[in-house]
Amino acid sequence: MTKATVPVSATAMRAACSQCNLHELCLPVGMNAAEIDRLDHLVGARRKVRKGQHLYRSGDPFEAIYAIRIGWFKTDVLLEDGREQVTGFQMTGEMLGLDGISTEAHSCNAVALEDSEVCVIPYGQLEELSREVQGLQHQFHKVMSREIVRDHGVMMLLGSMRAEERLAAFLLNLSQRFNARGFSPAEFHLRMTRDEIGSYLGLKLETVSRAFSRFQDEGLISVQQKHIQIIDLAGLRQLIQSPGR
Amino acid sequence: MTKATVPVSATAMRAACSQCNLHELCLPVGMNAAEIDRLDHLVGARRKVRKGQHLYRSGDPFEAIYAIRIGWFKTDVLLEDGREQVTGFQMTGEMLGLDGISTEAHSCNAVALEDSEVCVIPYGQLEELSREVQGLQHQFHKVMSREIVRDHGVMMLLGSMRAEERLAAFLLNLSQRFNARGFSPAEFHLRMTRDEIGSYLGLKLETVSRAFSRFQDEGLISVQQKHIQIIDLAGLRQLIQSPGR
DNA sequence: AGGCCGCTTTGACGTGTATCAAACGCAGGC
DNA sequence: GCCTGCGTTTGATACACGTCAAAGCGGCCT
Repeated sequence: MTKATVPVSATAMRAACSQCNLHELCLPVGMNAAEIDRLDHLVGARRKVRKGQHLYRSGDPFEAIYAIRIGWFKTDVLLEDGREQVTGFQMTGEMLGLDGISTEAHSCNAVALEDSEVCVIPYGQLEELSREVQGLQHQFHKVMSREIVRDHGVMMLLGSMRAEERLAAFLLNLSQRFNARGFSPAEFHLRMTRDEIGSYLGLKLETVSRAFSRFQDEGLISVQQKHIQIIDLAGLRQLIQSPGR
Repeated sequence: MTKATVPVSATAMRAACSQCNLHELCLPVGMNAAEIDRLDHLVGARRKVRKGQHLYRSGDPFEAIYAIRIGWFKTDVLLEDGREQVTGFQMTGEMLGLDGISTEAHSCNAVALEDSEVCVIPYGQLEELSREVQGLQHQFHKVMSREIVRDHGVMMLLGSMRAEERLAAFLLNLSQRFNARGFSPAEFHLRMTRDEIGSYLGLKLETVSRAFSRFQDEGLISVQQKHIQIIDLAGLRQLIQSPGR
């Protein structure tokens, strides 16, 4: 007989950082075995989120941060008039929910782009433990700081780059993140639509589509719907470094 | 006889959070007197930075974060080809340097927009003390999280708004920050040039200038060089909420 | 007090991206 | 297997903002 009170979306199975192959990317970075062991007790249940479902919504009370075990998410903010700005795409080993600390409520939406699973890290307990475990404290600060640095990079994209430069930078960023997780840096599937890419990059979907086509015509990449193959990595890099004109 | 070894840019005078009128904005928020007292011992010297000088540069080793006591700064990131993206304008009571935690080196430049003064908060000691003082730990996390939320707002600006909406949002943001510090929310001096505003908003200086002129023609604000007076606050707010078309 | 230089304003024109529109193709359901 | 619908591609056209240029203004240094 299983526990009837467990919500459908959460498994009773506890997460175990010490067993998780995301060690090298996630919170445990830089921690020793004993410290990770303490982290194991902190990380609560895992939670499955189906494609299209929200992990949290803007305005939800902030209680935990989340580490992605499996899958992909997007975060976005909405304007009153319905305009959407995608603020990021998060993959395996990345953290979600840091925006909530500041006001104790989430300030953006987090939506699964495919069936996904996250580790739930109750925030109060994280603060408590990171007062005792220096390695955890430091890594957590690094994660937050990294998010700030990443955001500055996005500002650079949005504020100073032209459409093709933005898309090239986006592809290179994905490539590098896949690579860091042991996947091919040259061939991958996009989990997001052209519209979502466009929102992230401050472009319309048609512009994104045209840029993809142009890259393909120029032999930089091969595109088949969501399947991307990077053919000329150096060429993409060069695109970013030379101003549009 | 004064200490000859004190660098010109740093005063021997220690900062004293407990004496500082920025209590309500800065790190001490939410801390009790005893806790602030401990913070006093942590905060090192103050450092003066003259207009145009760098507080730190991209690549500098990360050692401390900074709280602005007096003055204004901008932070920016540079592309190889010389393009600049201003990532933020920081004023009294705001924190600088959080970007450095992630890689132990700063990833942007911080430049004083006018003669300024900051409190130097050695980072190692901050982590140490925040392991002991829960209020400090929590407030520090909030400051970092707030920065992330702010950055998302800038992405919204850059990715989804039109020129006049961006400038209106910028002015409203300044207005609110002046107000929070006890200054007039309706009348203030800009510390940055049109070019810097443009870089921040992803626009050219001419576009910024034209938008200012248009706002003035429409009776929303009065502009005389860097002196701004907001005449129709509601009108500015409305501008943001109705899509450009 | 005068002169220089950097910042700003304004105008005319160019262009990158948005908009509108239509056709296509792949995936999922019956 | 065929139909249906959403996401994508591609084309024609529009427009917001960038670019180039010149004049104006103000602050600062001597």
